[in-house]
Amino acid sequence: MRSHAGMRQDTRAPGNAADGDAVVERILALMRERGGRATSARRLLLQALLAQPGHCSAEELAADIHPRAPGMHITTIYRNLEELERLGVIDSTRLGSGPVTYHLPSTAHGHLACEICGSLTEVPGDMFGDLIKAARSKYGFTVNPQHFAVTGHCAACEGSCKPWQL
Amino acid sequence: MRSHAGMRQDTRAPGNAADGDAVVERILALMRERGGRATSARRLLLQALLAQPGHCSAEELAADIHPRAPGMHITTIYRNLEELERLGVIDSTRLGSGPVTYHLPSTAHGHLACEICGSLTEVPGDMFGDLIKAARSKYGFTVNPQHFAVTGHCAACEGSCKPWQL
DNA sequence: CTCTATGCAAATCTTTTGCACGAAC
DNA sequence: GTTCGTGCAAAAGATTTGCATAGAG
Repeated sequence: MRSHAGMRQDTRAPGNAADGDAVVERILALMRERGGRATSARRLLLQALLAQPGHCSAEELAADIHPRAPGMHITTIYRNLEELERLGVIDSTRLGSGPVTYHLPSTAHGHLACEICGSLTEVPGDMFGDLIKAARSKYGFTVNPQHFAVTGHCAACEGSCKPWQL
Repeated sequence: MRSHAGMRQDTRAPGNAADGDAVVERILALMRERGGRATSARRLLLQALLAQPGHCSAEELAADIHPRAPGMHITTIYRNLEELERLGVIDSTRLGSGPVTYHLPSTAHGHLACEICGSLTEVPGDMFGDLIKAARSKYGFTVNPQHFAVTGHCAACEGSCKPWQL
């Protein structure tokens, strides 16, 4: 029961290399404006992030980068992921019991996370419209429309329900 | 940035000791039906869980139990929390970067989790009604109405927004 | 008496931190 | 040249596992 159990159903467009490089440079430029520096480690990490179809952990990114840059250490990845999240370039999510996963906020979406099999289904953000409005008007809370998850049972696992209620 | 930063705004009724004991015995009876055994460790853990106003980590439960049972080890707590979750008696949530927190599913509710300060606001489950309907009809997904979280910025942290969008 | 649950120690996994060196500006 | 980023080692926190034994049924 250790591994990242679920199949991943992600829907982000892959995007071609040329586009990706432009985006990488744009993000690096942003970091430079903030007093940061455009290092090759950051370039590599951003490329890996853009190449990834969906959610990925720090470890998965490291594995992806390793062939191209064996010297790049996981510590550097963690530090840069943290920085990128602070800048709003990526979002992070804790799904189930595995490690934190990171992803580009691409299009607004939510996640339906199955408690039984661990599968993750992305759904369009507009499903959450009413919720977002209610949260703001009643609680002054601004929902991040690019990233949220609700848990339950996916269609396949329906039937193996929780047997008891307090 | 290590600690469980946020204030906790929980709304569960405390419940008196007599009620609590009855519930404890009911849960133990359920475990016995399943081939499990009613041990004093489990009794202690359930009492601590019921006494808790809201979410709490394994470590917090251990601290709560310790005065009454110094010998009870954190391992036992983890193992029983796992078992109780499997039975549907409790739910677990990963909030922010802290440890997993557990809670009784009491009344249906969702969480508004602030990405900035880590605070957690409980909101009534009926705010999620439309979402639940849409998830079922469009994706065959049954949302667990007793436990979900969306992230964003609470009223207090609004203004320190993410400055950039891809 | 049998089988489950516990205590204990140790391992594991994920993430963070301190420090010296190398690289970007 | 100054400041920021990286590699490395090591720490830290949270959780899990193996095994012998105590305890419930």
